[in-house]
Amino acid sequence: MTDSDIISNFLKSVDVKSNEKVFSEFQLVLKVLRYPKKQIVLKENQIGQFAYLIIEGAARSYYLHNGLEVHTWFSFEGEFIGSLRNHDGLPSRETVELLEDSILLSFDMMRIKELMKIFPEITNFIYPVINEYAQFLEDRLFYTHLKSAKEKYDALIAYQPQVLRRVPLTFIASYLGISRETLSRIRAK
Amino acid sequence: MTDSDIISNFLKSVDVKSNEKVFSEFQLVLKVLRYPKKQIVLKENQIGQFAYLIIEGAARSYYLHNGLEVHTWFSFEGEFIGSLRNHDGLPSRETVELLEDSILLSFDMMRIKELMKIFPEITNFIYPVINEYAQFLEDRLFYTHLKSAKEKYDALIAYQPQVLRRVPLTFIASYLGISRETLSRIRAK
DNA sequence: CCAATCATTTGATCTATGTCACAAAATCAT
DNA sequence: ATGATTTTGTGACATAGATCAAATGATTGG
Repeated sequence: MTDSDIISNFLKSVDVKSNEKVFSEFQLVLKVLRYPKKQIVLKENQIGQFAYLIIEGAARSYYLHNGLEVHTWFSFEGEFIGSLRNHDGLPSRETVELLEDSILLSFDMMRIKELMKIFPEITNFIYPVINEYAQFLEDRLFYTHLKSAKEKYDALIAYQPQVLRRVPLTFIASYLGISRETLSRIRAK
Repeated sequence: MTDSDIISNFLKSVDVKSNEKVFSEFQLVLKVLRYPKKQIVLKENQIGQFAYLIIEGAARSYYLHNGLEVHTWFSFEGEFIGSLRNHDGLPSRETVELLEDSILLSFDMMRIKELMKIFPEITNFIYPVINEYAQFLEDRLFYTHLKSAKEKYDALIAYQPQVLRRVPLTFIASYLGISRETLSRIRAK
């Protein structure tokens, strides 16, 4: 897939009904990035103005706590990396690192906000994206809240089965808040 | 405060810049509700079309798990009750019950969605609300993720100090995923 | 204002899960 | 390929926090 294929696929998917002018302006704030495994997309405490959609690949998000990496989420195709707070000039609480060679679609949020002032109709196709993202967060919050290690593990598998296939056990254990030994034993049934 | 004071305060706070027509149409989908303590606002598995903003009072959200109430959140003045999934016709995962006599502002989301089709400019003042809500969820998700009982307790106190004053210990323990005995001991330092 | 209910505390065990230590297996780089 | 490094699995032991029990303290409704 070429870069422009990726961009036009995305624009099709959000159902842009705006005029040609908006359409072409909007393309300019999108950029396709191809990064190798282990590339760091966002650093903890860093202020960034970009949102990234994973077109292909996977990423892990974590923060350092007493020198240890505590994982907060794993992202795959079709999911956004980076949090909304970044787009309001607040520093990132997490580091995001790619787990595989990946293709990302970056959104220059600064420029999108400026565009929104000029073409208010852009809101109409940003809105569903934010709305869906918020529902996605509600889901995560609900499943994250389950307490026993086994329940959280099962929920993660049910909700994101690819985690098991694509993420090292150590990271999953850190995400679930249990030791890797315990996770290893849970899996051994 | 009269009902119309409450409504106009809200409309002022979201900074409606639309024309008079939209303004008056929008008022019709808002309704002020005054409920006593223990009133159930939303039942688990129920499909509802309303969002509620707490003007005054407090609420707890929980779901039943093995016959026990597992708390997922406590809400106070200025916060929304009910999740976005409800507005898309999905059943609620939680029951929401008032902890105090409360004043709520209800939003008929069905009718708001219809209004959005007729007056697309409404999106411009729904959008910041959803955006803020999503950021609020990101915050919750981040703090909820901390694992040790003590850390979660401290984060809750830092993030929502009123919880300690206005919510029974038993509910807080259920929220933190620890027994009330342990929470009692943590507090005793 | 008092009985009755409900919420919190404290003590004595018990258990799931953490920690440490090392072995086995998988993955990576030259 | 093959040795090196990183990831996963298993055993022995320690411990935070669960559970059970029962006393004390706070709220509520008649």
